[in-house]
Amino acid sequence: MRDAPVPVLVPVPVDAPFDYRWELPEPPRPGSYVEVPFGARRLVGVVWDGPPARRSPPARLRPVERLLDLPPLPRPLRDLLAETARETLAPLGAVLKLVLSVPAAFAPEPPRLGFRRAGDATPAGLTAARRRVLCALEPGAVLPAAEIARRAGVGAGVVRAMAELGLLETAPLPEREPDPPDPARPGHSLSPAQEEAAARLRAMVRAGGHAVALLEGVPGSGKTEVYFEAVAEALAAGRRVLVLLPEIALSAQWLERFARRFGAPPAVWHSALTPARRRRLWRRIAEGREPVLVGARSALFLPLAGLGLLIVDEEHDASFKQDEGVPYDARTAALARARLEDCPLLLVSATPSVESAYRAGAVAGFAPPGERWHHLLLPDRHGGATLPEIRLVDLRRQRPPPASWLSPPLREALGACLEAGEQALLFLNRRGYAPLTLCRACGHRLRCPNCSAWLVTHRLKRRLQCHHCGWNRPEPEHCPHCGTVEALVASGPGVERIAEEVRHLFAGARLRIVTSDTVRTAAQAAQLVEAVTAGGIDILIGTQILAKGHHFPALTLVGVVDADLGLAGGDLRAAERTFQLLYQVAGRAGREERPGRVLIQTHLPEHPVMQALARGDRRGFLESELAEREASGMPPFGRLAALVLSGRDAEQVRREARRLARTAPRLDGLTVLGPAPAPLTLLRGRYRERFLVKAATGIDLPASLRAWLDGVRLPGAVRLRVDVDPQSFL
DNA sequence: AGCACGCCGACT
DNA sequence: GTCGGCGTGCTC
Repeated sequence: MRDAPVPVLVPVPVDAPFDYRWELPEPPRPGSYVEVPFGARRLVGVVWDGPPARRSPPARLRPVERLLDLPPLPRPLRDLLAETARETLAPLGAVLKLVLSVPAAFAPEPPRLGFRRAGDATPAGLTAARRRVLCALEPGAVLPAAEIARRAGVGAGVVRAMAELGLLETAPLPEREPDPPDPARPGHSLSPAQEEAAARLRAMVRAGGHAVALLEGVPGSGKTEVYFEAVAEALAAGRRVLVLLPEIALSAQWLERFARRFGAPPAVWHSALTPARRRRLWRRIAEGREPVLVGARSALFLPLAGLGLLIVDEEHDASFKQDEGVPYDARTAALARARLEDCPLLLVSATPSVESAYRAGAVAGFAPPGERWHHLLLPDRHGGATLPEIRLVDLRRQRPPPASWLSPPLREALGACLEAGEQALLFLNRRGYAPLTLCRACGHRLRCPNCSAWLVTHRLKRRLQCHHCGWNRPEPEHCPHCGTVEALVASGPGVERIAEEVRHLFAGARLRIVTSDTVRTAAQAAQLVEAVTAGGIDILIGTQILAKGHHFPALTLVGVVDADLGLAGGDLRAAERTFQLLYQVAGRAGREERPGRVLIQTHLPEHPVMQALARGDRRGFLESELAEREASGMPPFGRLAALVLSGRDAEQVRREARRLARTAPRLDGLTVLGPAPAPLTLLRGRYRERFLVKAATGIDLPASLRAWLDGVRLPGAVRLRVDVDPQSFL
């Protein structure tokens, strides 16, 4: 094996591995992490499968410099990378980056230092604070500085000063292995329906091998407790478990429930990890030292070996689709990973995606092709809570007074709710004060200079802001177009404006605006939940971040200010999204013994989405939605891809788009629509032209796209983005 | 992705 | 005359 060429995949956006000379004593193994010279850089890559490409004469090959001391990247993950590259049209090396997302994990470990007592004696004449520090440290014990300060109830400065005086000395911190989650602890007591679902999941995990199940249950039906039993089964068998959740659902509440069931927290992977923790956790995962990993989308590509169960909770959530970089869908990729790992996949949701409901055979009249999925339904709320009554308010008949947005019935319900000492939630999926500001004198509308979008007024920040690129400016005093003073008027509502209206209506009510502007960190989210639970808030006014995951026991009224917002525009999934979002919001009401009420304000009460919501008829909605998609050959009865050309010169982009159109494939079952100006024609200063490609079942859409685009050469100023199975059509 | 190499404007 | 802008091209 010495001096033989080996293929090494490196994390750069190139489509194939590079060949290197192997002159290390150990034989090369596919999956091994290695350090290689690459141009002027040194990179960590992965020894790849298959023969070397032999594109360079052997004499020109550069040597692999170092073999890293880690278990190799498992075969199923290598296959997943290849499949993801093939399906998304992303270069294989770019997909590898999803695994090697923590380059620091390969650098030598920075020593973790703490302090211990410099001697056994306690010298006389110490201040009380310093004596407490010594008391907090048993002789010989080494603790991190922050921990010492916490135990002694002193500031970090005291500890530092004592170290400088020689009363404490630095020492490496002992590695202590945290207690693993314990599957043998008694589980939650389950209702008969929950127990039946849990038994089926346990059986699926015990059987091993690849299988897929969709666990569907109304909000509050105890889905999490049910799938914890499947987790316990996998852990008891010595297998590892990966749970994917939307970032927002990775809340303290979920982690507490897990810790209560298993006596220890799981490893958690999310965007807010500090670099040091991220590095440590990546290594622990690669070394096989974490039995359970919970994470957002990106956790799917972590090298957790020996999976016995993969779970995607809130499976319908749009955040599983990555829109930057490699445009993968974690739900689809999870299905591939479970197949390649030969392990069960469990999808969980109160409002499954149309695709998953179809694949699970959960919709009457539609028999899906291919692999048989299990479908488990939890019909009732746990513990006797009832689903809230949902009422539509027809805004054409029940008009709010001028320049206000809450209709008489909603105002009345709010008043009654406050009087009863209960909590209410007003939902409006629009941040800021007003979505549009215009000049009364000349009609000018304030627009973003970089995007085809209005500027949103944020009264709390006194700024106008573009929600697409982040551009912002102070609120102007006069019209930037005609200069008239005090002629600018806010048009339409955002959550801040609803709060203003509520403040006028109910002067004493304690309000809280909840958006991504006001709740940015996990600590802020926890603080919010605590304030609501403690009864310190009467009315929550917020966007979709309020729709998911949280459990507010005393919340009995949900008011949807404008249910029609998401239905505008030509998005394939507009109806599905709106149904899911409003259903989830409605589920916030009446989660304990007090019944909940939901009022949905709409101009379209006869719309199928509104009708299905009012009747609580998820099945009926899925049936009509699937019938429509089948008739038009849309997913899941066909596949779509979006191609977006963008550049700073609008005419050049249009020209290149027309040129690309001339080479479009002509193939039965493949339709190329466009080019046409993309929705949001101008985004972040770039003009965009879009193609939509529609493929009938049986067509290999990625392969057709590859064949089309392989020969295409674009000028550097024009970029092409390909999104196979797009979730958003913006 | 980086990083180098390569051709045109404002500075010692 | 050079320092430096970022446009194209390569990395085994």
